[in-house]
Amino acid sequence: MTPDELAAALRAAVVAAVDAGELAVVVPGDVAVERPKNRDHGDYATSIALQLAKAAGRPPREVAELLAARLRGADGVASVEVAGPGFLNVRLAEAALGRVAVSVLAAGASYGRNDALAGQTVNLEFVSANPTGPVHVGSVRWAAVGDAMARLLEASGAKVTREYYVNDAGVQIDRFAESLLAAASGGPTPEDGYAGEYVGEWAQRVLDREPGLLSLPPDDALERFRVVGLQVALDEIRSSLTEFGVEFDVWFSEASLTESGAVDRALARLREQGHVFEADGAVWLRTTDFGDDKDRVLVKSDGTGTYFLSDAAYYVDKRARGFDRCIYMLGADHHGYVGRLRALAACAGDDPARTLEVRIGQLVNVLQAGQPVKMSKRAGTMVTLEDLVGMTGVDAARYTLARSSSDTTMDLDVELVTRQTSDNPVFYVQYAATRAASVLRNAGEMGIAEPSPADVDLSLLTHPRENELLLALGEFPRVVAAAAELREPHRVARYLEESVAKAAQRFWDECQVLPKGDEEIAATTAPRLLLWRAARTVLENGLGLLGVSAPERM
RNA sequence: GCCCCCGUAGCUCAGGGGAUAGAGCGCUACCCUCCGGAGGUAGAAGCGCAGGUUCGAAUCCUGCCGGGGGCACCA
Repeated sequence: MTPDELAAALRAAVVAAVDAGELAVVVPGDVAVERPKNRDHGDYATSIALQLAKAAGRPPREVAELLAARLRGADGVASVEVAGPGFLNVRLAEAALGRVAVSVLAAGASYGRNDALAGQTVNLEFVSANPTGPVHVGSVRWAAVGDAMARLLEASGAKVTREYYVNDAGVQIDRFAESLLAAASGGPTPEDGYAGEYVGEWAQRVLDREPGLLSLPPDDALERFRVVGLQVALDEIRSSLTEFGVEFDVWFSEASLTESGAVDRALARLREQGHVFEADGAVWLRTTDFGDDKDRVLVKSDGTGTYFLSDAAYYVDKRARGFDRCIYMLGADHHGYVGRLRALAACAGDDPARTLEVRIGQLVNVLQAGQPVKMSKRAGTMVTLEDLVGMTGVDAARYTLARSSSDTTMDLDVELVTRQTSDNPVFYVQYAATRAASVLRNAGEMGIAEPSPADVDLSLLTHPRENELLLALGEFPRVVAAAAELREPHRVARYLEESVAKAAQRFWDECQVLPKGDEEIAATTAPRLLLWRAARTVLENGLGLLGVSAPERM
């Protein structure tokens, strides 16, 4: 019996009690069971009676008693007790619990998926670091979290486009081009230019691609450095992200917004909706109509567009490309944008609550052995994505970044993540996955075929450690659904660590599966192998959602 | 001044109104000649402060204190 099946049985009990006139309440839409923290409180518990008591006008324990009486009859339920102020504590029949493993195996790689977002087309924009240098570690958090988010949304049935907004217009690109040119011709770094070591290397790559550049007139050379430098930067960024396991579907050029007419279309759209006005020689958007704290300039009095105009054109373009929902993952330093983006969507005639979602994530402090590392792209003192991956490997980096809530400013100690020991939770989880693999592999080598669920007596799985593991595996679909709905990938990681891997290690410790020496094959061998396969499946699927591998061996 | 995020164990962090607030590291004491010990068991140790809402608050609301980040016709 899975948690969802139990919740359905509980709901049926409430409905039956209402129909029988025992409870005068409206049946709530959400009738949930949860895993109690304390094992003495059964396999599952619910506070539904406490929630209904007030509306029913009856003492909670009384409500609990009458629901318990009805739930006791449900298939797969061994016992229901009323406890404390009115909790229902449910114990499942042993064979019923074993069916969790069957449902895991039946679903296989798709175990944990749901269809809450089926039919939704989502544009997920993340990273979008300026193409003026390598991806640095501050952006890596979004690469890890954003990609995990995309996988989670996909696991809930959404069609997700991963998009990178390339800021290839504006003065920072001019400075970048000037810096490359200066480095290539051996001159000093310009004022406000970029001075990292990479500038020299990238300048050389530009020359490798177009050897005659330095003999061009300065303005022409600068233009080539801008164009080719941008290509070099994007190639670099793309390849380091690819190495990190993050592939973007769309690299969207800011500059293209003007060329494609998207800017004009957006302006027209906003005028149509009646929120554009002119003042002080500039063109404004009246975002204060929708809660922004001040109106925003779209076109400056000198006739050039603002960055906000690009944002507007970009948003309108995304919607025109057919996305139901546009999710922006931004750093805390951009939180000031949220109000105006929302207002912008409203000005364009959308309901921002439906079409726009801005996730603000807090910054990462990078530490080296407890000491903060200051990062500045211009000064060239930074830890890049490639540096980090070089030190930790992709799995450890992605897992570490994805296991914390992005609401929290995170301290990432490079030295700690680098350690390949149990200090590092990713190894704990991966180790559980390799153990599962090794048991299954060893069984094969011993000539013990992997059993099929139909041939296995799951009621033999009665050991407390087996039950614990089964209960943990049963939670996976709900964890995935919650993580997707709340946009909190870290829930998956915590669940893998604290529920699955832990239960699997404990199961390992007490429940021998394969015969040793000249022992006979035990009756428990087949059901336990099945359980290991189920555990392996959940660990693979869960790590997969985080973009982390589940190795066969370590 | 205004806005956003955070404050939970010595450290890094979980904790969607529910029962005795959890994990890893570190610390203390144990277990293993066994399918891979990168394990397991036990222990010490904590919700910034003050109010409020609620049958019930780490969780929701208000104020204060502390830390971080923002408030351009910059990009």
